[in-house]
Amino acid sequence: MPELPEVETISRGLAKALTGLRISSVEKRAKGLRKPFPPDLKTRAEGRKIISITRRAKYILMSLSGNETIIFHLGMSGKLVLRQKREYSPNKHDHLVFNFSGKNSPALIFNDPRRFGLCDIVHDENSLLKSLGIEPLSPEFTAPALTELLKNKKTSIKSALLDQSIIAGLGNIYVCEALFYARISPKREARKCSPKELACLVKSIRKVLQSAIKAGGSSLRDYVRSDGTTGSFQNHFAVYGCEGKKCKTCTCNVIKTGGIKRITQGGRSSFYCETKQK
DNA sequence: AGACGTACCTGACCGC
DNA sequence: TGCGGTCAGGTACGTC
Repeated sequence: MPELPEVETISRGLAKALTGLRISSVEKRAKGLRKPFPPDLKTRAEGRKIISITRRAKYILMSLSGNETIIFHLGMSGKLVLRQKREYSPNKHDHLVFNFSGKNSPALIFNDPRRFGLCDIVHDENSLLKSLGIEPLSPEFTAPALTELLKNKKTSIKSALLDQSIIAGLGNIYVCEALFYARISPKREARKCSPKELACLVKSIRKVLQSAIKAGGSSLRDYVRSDGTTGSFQNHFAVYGCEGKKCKTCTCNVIKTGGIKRITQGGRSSFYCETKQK
């Protein structure tokens, strides 16, 4: 499911609704997801106040009083949604429920059908996150920085951009979109991209991510914002999911070219325009 | 070390 | 209607 823009949207929604509230109870409705829920999650979280809710890569960090941090990862199909306590009855795949003090406080529900998500609680928030690469929306993400990161990478540019230890937060959709705007083929060897092309790629990644955040993310199958509404960036895809169609501002003869191509790289679909992306 | 395949899960959709 | 195959926004781990 969610890549950086979706996680950012969810994180902002949760921060607005939950910052300052005190966790009154945590209900486990499953043993765990990708890994077991911490056995002491309840005792460590209950009674704590939410200081802040932020994002790092595709992780949501809920920082609590007492120097505890709850970490969420949504995997492919995870959702964090707010529901009114009085109207809450459990749905299928609701795995965790957080309740908060105060009569009108909502409940926070972690729902995840495919169970690839994760919830952990840590003292040192860096433990799970220390191997993550650069944040693509940070000031440190520059053309020289990206050139340095990719200079020895023999793998495809597509695989390199999906590697969370190089750049943290991109997923299949936004990599396809950014490569289209940078006019680079997903098949290109990463170390063979020129500094000029990488400068363009940095701009494209920033632009795509910022536009997607503005649109509230992309809703395909599972993704909803924490208030249950959907994002709209899926209506602005240039290539993702557009096999056989014209790409944006296309002047090619689609009957002749076959339009946008779909190939498989590392077991995942890549969509690209063979004419524009070299 | 780096690159690649595969496993983890459920659900939606398509063709027969 | 149902069944099997395929695909899906991600990450971790084994193997070469």
